[in-house]
Amino acid sequence: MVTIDDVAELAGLSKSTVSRVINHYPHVSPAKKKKVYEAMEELGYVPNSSARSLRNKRTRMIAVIVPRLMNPFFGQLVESIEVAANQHGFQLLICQTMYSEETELGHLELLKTKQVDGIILASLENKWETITEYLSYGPLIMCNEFDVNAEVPIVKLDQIHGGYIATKHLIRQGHRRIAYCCGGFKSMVAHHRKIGFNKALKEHGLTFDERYGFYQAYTIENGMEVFKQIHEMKDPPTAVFTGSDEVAAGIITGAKEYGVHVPNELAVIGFDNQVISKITDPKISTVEQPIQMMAQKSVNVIVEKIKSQEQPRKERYELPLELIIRESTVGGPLRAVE
Amino acid sequence: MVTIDDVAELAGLSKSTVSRVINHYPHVSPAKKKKVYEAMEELGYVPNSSARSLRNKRTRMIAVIVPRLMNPFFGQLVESIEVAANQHGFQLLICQTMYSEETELGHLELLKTKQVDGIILASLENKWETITEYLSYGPLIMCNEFDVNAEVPIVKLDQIHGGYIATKHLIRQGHRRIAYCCGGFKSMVAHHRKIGFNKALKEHGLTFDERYGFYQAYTIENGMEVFKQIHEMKDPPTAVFTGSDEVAAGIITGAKEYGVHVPNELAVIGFDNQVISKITDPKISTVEQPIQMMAQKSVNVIVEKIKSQEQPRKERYELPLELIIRESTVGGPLRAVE
DNA sequence: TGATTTTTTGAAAACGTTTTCAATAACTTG
DNA sequence: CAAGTTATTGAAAACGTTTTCAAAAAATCA
Repeated sequence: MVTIDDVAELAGLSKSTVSRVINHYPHVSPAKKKKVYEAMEELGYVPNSSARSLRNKRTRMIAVIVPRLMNPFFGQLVESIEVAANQHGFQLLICQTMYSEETELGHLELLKTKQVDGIILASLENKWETITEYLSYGPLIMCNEFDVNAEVPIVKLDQIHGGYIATKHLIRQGHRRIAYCCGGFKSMVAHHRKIGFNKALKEHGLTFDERYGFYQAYTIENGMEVFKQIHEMKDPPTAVFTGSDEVAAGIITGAKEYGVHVPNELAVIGFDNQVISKITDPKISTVEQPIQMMAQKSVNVIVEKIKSQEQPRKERYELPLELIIRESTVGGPLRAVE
Repeated sequence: MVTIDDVAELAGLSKSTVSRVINHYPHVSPAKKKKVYEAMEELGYVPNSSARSLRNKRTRMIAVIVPRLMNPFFGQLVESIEVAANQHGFQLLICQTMYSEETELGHLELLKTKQVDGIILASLENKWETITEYLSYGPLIMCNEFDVNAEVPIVKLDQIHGGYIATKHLIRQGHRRIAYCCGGFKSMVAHHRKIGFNKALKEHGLTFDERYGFYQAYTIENGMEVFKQIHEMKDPPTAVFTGSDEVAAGIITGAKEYGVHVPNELAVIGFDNQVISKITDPKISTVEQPIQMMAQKSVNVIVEKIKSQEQPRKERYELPLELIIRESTVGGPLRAVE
């Protein structure tokens, strides 16, 4: 391995001078600077990053912790985070929890070992109190997922509003019996959507029938299963709010199999505006999430915390969601009377 | 920051001894071992990974270079690679080329700076000769994408066979005018599929009509566009081979819009067996790629190269592809006569 | 028992950088 | 021209580990 000493020797200078050239310090004479560059070129010298990290106490790496990449929402999120991080001169370490508490904690150790300069936490398998213990070891922010009381910056989407506008849209289409179908209990994201859902119901004097609640739906297959359960009810809902386009697609696929017309007999609304929502027949009405914006903001915030060296405090950044109306909800059992 | 010296002092021992305990060396008396553990516990000591990397000349990190994560194929690939890498005690750095040559080269610098112990290259924007220059800086293997002459280990799928079985299936269904629709010129993956495609045609005495060739199709939208072009032909193909389920889905969506029946008027076969292929109506016949297996093998190979320290040489690992027949190809214009 | 081997320990060097400190050289300024 | 700045450079220390080397202690052997 060629080191700075080799460069110094070839250039006939001290390694201090070489280092100054590498780091673009002032006060190096043009002649020597040229010599250093020539020597580096000739030897093909590249500074060793472990040595730099040790000395500088920064690794120029950040980690992002997500449940898993196959979920297209997180795929997109991580894609955008990587690009943004690179623009700031940071490398991105990817950590998946696979929905395991222990794995999540394992990844947080990266902060203790100083392997990364900061962490973007986009999952929350553990209780927030458990995460708290890691905060003193380096900057951590949350992205998308969150705990309301967490004393760190949080970049999130307005999920309450998302649940609200989607449900409101269903109600406007004339629906009164609306099912709620999402994935996960622990997630505050799901919880906030439910709050928005309830808010819309309440505004229109509707009450939620708990038989219409499905809280374990993640995949297309789950969606198909949910449809079957709905289909067997004697007074089934006329519309269903889902927590993801995949689940919505599953419900639509199930409906098709059983000859139930969407949206006329059952309206379905998705969440995420994934490609899949444009492919099904009918196309899925959904709620668009500004994933890229959230990614960029998250990177901006974590990078600022890293540079400023200050202990991150409670900050909130909330981005808007947008209703996208396609075919799976327009035209319902009753034409809308507001 | 609490260092090994702090632990040594509190334990009343030298840092050599502490280091030995940390690294589970033999020849440390149980009494002192206990003292060290107590001191570490009390101080909350965690070894600094930059220092370890510098001293040990290994970072326990590998990088994976892919075009982009939003492509669900790469999302799945990286997901599986991360899990496998973790099992081997490695962290995963994610690098996207976004189809840029320069960005790809930038990522390869990680090997020079010793920021990672090895690289899994699953993209190939540059010419192989360009990549060659990086090989002396550390182990690199290719995964999925490849160059036939590359003197490194390659873990790939049998794309020739994939193109062959898919096309053979279409021919068996009675098709004679078959379009070819894929993404990218540079990719050897696409090239090999075309070889398999041609082989199947040739076996049945068919020749390929270049008007039926589309080489820029990546997305659903591209697929829809391709359908339009096919639709306007005066003697259109009766079947189309596509390089991805997304493109196939786009073609099916386009066909539906124009009232063309799939598969009766146009058979479509996809590639990848992504979720999307189970959602469209009709469901898409496709070729299943053993992504997880490829990921695990890649990690095994790169880890072995890292551990053995030996210069990687030309090795080939080829995994099989499997035809999955669904609805988008069964029943064609002519019932099959072999 | 004395000689030999093995176990246990610590001091110091090493990994490859950056930074501090001090010294010298080269300018300014009056 | 002398005094005071400023620019340029190198030696050495520092970052936090692991490893080498040697010494001391303990165990084994004949």
